[in-house]
Amino acid sequence: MPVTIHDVAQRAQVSASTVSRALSASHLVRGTTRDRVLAAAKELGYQPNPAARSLITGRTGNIGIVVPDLNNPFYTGVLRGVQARARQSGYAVFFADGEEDPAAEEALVRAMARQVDGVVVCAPFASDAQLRSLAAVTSLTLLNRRLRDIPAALMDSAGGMRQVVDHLAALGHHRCAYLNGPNNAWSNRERRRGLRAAAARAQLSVVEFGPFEPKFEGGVQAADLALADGVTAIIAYNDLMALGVLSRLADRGVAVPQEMSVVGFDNLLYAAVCAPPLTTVAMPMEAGGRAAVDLLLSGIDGAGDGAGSHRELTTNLIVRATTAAARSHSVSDDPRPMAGRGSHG
Amino acid sequence: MPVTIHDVAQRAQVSASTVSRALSASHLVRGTTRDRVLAAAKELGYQPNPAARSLITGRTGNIGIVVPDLNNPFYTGVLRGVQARARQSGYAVFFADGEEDPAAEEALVRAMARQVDGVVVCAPFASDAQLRSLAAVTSLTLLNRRLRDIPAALMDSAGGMRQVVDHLAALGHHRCAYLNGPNNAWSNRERRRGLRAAAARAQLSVVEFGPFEPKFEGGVQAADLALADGVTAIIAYNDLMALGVLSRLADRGVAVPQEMSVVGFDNLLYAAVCAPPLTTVAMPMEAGGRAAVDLLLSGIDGAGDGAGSHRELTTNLIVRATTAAARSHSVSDDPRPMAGRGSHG
DNA sequence: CCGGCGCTTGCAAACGTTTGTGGCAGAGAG
DNA sequence: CTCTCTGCCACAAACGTTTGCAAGCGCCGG
Repeated sequence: MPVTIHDVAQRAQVSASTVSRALSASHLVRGTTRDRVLAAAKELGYQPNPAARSLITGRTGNIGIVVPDLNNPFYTGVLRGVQARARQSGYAVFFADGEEDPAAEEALVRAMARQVDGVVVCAPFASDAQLRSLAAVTSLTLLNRRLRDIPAALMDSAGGMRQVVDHLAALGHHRCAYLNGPNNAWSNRERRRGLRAAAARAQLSVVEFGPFEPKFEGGVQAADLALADGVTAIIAYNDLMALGVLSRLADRGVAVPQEMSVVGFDNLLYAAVCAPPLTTVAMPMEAGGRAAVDLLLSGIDGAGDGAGSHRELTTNLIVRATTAAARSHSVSDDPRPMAGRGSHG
Repeated sequence: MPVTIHDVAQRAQVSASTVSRALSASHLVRGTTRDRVLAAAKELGYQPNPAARSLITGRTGNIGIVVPDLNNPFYTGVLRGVQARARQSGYAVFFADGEEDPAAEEALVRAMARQVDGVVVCAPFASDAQLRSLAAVTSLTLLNRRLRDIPAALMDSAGGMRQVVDHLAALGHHRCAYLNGPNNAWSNRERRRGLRAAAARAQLSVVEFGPFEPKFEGGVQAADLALADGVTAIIAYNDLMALGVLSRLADRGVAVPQEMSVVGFDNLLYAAVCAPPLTTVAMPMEAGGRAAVDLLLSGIDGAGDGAGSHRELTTNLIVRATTAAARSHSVSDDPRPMAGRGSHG
């Protein structure tokens, strides 16, 4: 039923191979015949059969992406970037949600392997060994995970954390809490690493909690712990957790930012529009997705040098309304009578 | 390099066709040889080449989905449902973001058409004619768009709106605003239709504004208009807009729900966790995605009767903290000279 | 005038799988 | 014992495309 290359060939009075060449390696056919072929193809609405093409070329024109949790807007951001960049190069994208399960991640990549030219694995939970074994079965690019000999797009979480620390120190904070995300998340390890280094330099003492689920509920849970410790600032692993913290603090009548500063990571839409607007580190989500596809494609089309190429993306602290000067550290002389909910700014 | 069916055949001492049958129509081969083949396939780690298979069968084992805006968590919800249900039946899913552009939607579906067995188009912006022409090129299923002869999963927006109206009427509201989403969105038309019918019955007068962009900013913009009209309740097209309304009302010092009730649609995560938690109509996002794939697959695998099958999903009002009894109606004794936007009868 | 070269094109093989057809063997019936 | 039928399997064609190879042809230089 669908129109094949032979239909076009017949209409253009040439052989199928000429049609094929006219459509791909156009410099191999004479100008006039090429025009004839193109016209015929257009009139018939010819669309090459990707299965047949891929069978012989060994390439599919598809890439895959697997993310840990589609409910987190961070990943939908990189998804947008991935899809836009892929489309720009004529690639279609397979998508799958690993649901934060290493085994599922691996299974999904393996299932995709036969029909894609490569897959970008986003902030994977899988182990190094699992990832390496996956790299053997298809071309791999990582996002926010560093592994020797596997290309990756990396967001500078440590640098973002340094900015956070400088910001808090400048506001006179001396003791803050860090709410850990998942331990096996590279981003969390980077943030912690950056935090420790910068905090030591800035003479900021840090107490860590967690790990917690990197979600709203995790933040709610963590808030009470941090509050009990008497810190003046809370740095959450990501915005979702920070929003949970904000919500819990409001419930407990702790005024933000007067009594407690809060900062998150990611710069989700909701960080900008919640009350009060959240101070956070902007992660380049779409740019990260595009960069990952860049690397993947250059590893596929290109000379294949890219085995060890990593791309770093910068991050920026965005100061909004949840950070302020540390309260003159007299926790005791503040009676704090009010139990109301945090007011809108 | 990858292992083919012939490698398996050689190892199992049978022909390639026997391997093929052993793996698919297993009842056509003797038990002992089948076991031998299966063992050989397993030892070699054989994975059939989907391109070759699809070339001969004409089926791909893939489906596609195109959504209007990946930044809206509503669509990521249905994406999850789609992917889960597809995976359950062994289908992989292509994904694309139409970016609310009818032309892009159509182009994306056409691009997918050759490599999928069907595509679910999510709340499409494309015209009826465009959709029909797409249905000719591949198997189509719609989500939240009703069109004769094209299967669809539909969420009962009108029913949800009826619940909203009953709720507001019971709280003593007499005049409310509806903030329209995009005019060409079926969901918006349904919500408006349900609203008009229910409002007439409940003696609730309604003033409409918009259409607005179905996003946070649209809600911010709309809030001022509704406020100027003196309504006691605002029904937003979706939660994103409702959150924008909430934010703007807070900025303007209007207490919610004491001075103004607000209700949204969708029941996003953020509706539950914002302050105050939003009263909203829960849309079955994942279930909708699953239902759409159900329909699509039954149209593909099944007898193909499904041409006209529509599946309705129920919706439920979730009462939280943004709705309360109407303020003692000062509306009547308040002259309020300002000119509102177009209202209806 | 002839040999060779470059440009253009057709022929045919190949990619890995599914599936229709036919053959062989064994069993059951006459 | 022979005929037929059935179960099991191999052979080969086909799906639509790309690509190596060779052939036709005109042109140029010798």
